[in-house]
Amino acid sequence: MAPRTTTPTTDGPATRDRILLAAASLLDEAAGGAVSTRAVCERAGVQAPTLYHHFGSRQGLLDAVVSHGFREHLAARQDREGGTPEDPVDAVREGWDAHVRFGLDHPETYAMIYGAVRPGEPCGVAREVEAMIRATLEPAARSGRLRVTPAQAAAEVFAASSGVTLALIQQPADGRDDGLSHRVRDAVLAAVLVDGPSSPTPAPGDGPAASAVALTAALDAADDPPLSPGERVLLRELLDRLAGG
Amino acid sequence: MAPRTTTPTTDGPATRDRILLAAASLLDEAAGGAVSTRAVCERAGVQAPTLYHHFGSRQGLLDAVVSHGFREHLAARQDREGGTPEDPVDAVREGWDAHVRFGLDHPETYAMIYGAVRPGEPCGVAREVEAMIRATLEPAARSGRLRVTPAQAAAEVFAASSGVTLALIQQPADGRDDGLSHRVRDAVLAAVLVDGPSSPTPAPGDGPAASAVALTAALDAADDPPLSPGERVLLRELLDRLAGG
DNA sequence: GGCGCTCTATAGCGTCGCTATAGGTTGTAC
DNA sequence: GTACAACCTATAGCGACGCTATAGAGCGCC
Repeated sequence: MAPRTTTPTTDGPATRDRILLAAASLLDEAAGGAVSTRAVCERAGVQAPTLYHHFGSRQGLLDAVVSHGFREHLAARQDREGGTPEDPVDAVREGWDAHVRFGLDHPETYAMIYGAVRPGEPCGVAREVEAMIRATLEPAARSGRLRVTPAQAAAEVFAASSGVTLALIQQPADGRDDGLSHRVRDAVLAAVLVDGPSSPTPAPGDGPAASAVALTAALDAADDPPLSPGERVLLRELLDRLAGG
Repeated sequence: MAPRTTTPTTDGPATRDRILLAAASLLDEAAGGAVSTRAVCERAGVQAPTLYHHFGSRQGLLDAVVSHGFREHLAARQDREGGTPEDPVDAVREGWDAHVRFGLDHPETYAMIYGAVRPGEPCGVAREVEAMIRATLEPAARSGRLRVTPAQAAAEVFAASSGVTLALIQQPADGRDDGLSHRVRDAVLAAVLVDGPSSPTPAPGDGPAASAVALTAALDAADDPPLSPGERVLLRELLDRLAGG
């Protein structure tokens, strides 16, 4: 009998993935604090030095779990639903709901992102999510539905939606305020989007020319745009060029 | 010589407060994870059983620190500024700002609240803060300025403001988006308050900002706008100014 | 005097994150 | 065909952690 002490690299999931999976399942099923490296090693059938060989530290492992889990969640969603809605604003709403749902599906994982916040720069996962939101907002901006820059809007949406998600996670599952997420979502979006389905801004597909015309008109009507006289003249010239005059 | 082994109850701060203070200072000065019960005991000049006698557990101590710190922050604010504004809606805005500022003043403490979130019921501190927000909203409700129940409004305000605070904490201190908090605040309040005669900002008609945003996006999507690279950069700067307000 | 609260003091249990050390097995490169 | 690096096993332990047990001293109160 061959002593089955070592696992050939060809069979089963790679050791790294087994560790990842073990950590993820422990994180999901147990109360947050219970994910010890020892428990992960036992479940993965792996020795401690192996874990540290792959992930460096406990935090490195947890970061990898969160990042991997979120990416999988997004992939699964896209597979299930074929794609994003055609209306860019509906797509933004859809993105908000997906974010909140991920948090409720994996509360321990989600809470862990914010358990490790430090005044310093990181958490990489949060940055990733915010960039994802900004990407969702870009089409809306292109159709003239945004009243602020996509970066600003993304910051607001990210902050508000993660706050809602954390608040919902803290509530007991049976007594959750089901409307909370949508109420805050619509409040934030209302402040970020131009009013109404049809706006004074040009039609979506018209390109820069129409937007330039609209902006020229808006500038003429505005009382005190934050521009110096020289800047005003300069901007006007550029807008005229864009308008194709 | 009397062996100064025990401290009479009459001199110095009470033991409980010394422990609280030691934990608070450790939390503020060190990176979050460094607040061990042993370090707290050493700094407070206290034995381990005493700590557990007063606070039950490490988490109980941390809860007390956060709660006490927040109450002190509020008291200090009220002392500095004479009291809450007479207009109930202004008081709500003031409460939001106080909440966010507390988080930025004590990032480690604030982040800790959310590091301990569990799907189950707790965290006592969060409940306490939400109740505080509800109390602030009560006068506004009494004067007929709320369009939802105070409890609903408090849930929204709590979720959004804590999300904003956590987002700001994660940003590097020098590159913080100063307007983020107020933008989200006004968005949430606008959805929760009846459209009163006194609004925070005088009816922002879409104006040039929305057109500027739309044009920026259209330029990004356009293949070959009739502009030189230099003109493009210049136009972008002007458009950002118009969009940023 | 008895009782309960508060605090000291020592000592220890079980667990944790992490590392040192050593040896076995693999696929690849020279 | 052997040397090599990567990967993994296995054991064993360090220092720190949260928390508790136990015993007793000083104090205020009925």
